[in-house]
Amino acid sequence: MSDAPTGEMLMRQDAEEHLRKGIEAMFFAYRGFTADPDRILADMAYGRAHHRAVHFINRAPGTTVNNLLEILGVTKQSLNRVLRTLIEDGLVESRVGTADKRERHLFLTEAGQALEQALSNAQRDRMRAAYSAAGPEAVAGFCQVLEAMMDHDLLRMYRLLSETDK
Amino acid sequence: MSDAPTGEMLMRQDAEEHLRKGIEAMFFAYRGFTADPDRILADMAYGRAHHRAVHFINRAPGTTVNNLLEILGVTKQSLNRVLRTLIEDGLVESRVGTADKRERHLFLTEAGQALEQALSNAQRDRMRAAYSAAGPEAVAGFCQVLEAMMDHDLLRMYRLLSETDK
DNA sequence: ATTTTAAGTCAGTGTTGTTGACATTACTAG
DNA sequence: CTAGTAATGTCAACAACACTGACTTAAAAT
Repeated sequence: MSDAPTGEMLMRQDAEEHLRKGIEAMFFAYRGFTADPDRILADMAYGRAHHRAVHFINRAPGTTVNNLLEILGVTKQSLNRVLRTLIEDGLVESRVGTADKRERHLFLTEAGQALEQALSNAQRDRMRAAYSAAGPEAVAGFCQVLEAMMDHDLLRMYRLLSETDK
Repeated sequence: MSDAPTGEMLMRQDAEEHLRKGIEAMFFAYRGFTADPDRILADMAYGRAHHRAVHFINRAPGTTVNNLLEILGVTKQSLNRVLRTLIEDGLVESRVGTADKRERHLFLTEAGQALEQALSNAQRDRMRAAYSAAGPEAVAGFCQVLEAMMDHDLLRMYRLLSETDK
């Protein structure tokens, strides 16, 4: 019934194995990626959603709610719950737009910046260690593959974010 | 007050920017990574947790509950809820251990294998596209950095999984 | 003047995680 | 053999974070 595997079949098998390894690597690595900030957030009344909001407000100060909604890819009800607590706790400031008064522009307060720093320092420390362990060529490949994995519109947003800071 | 930036300072700034890009790339790419299986699961009464369970049972057939708990990194109560529905729905079979009768060995039924195939095909298609877009050297770097990001014990598990299938 | 847009809110629901407590069964060590 | 420990499963309660759907307010656009 089954013939001996051809060279091409073996190559394909190898490629499938690489895919599977990559999938599992993503799973385990993402756990590490979020572990350190999660530990900091666990003590407070905040979670990963707060981290993401604070990160992108810091990244693009003055961004509007709609903008943030697109970046985060959640519903406005979901974001609003997070945003409300951050504003109540004095970590985020919401200013009425000048050009368009319907819009709210979001900024981190000093306390908000302090939290953002604490969270991203923890995350960056791990990232820095991984980068220096793997070396610069590996890092380039890492980013290339990640970009290729993104949905089209998310890739657009990712690139837009990088462009804005010259 | 502030002196002109030295060459070293500029290099550091550049490195920090790379870190930030990598962090955001992980965020956006992980969304793409889970998007396709999530779409399939949305129609059923299942979620991402079911996908993970099914994936690793397929990966290591006959694995025990404790084993799976370690791999997934959740509480037994959390896993049990997922596992119970999968067993009730006839996707997973739980066999009493022969050597140690306290243990339950987990297997996918034919229906379970069908679901696993559907989910991992969707995920692998995206991965395959990303791999061929980025090229083999990029893929090697991708995996290197991901491994360097993992927690020590997760890296051990990741490597153990790859070894078992020769 | 009507429609659309940006933002916020209320209520309900579902998945996935957590603690803590407890029961059953079976292996292990004394 | 008995006591302790280990593997599994379960009940209850709770929290974070996502969703849908419906609705309001204010301001901009047509």
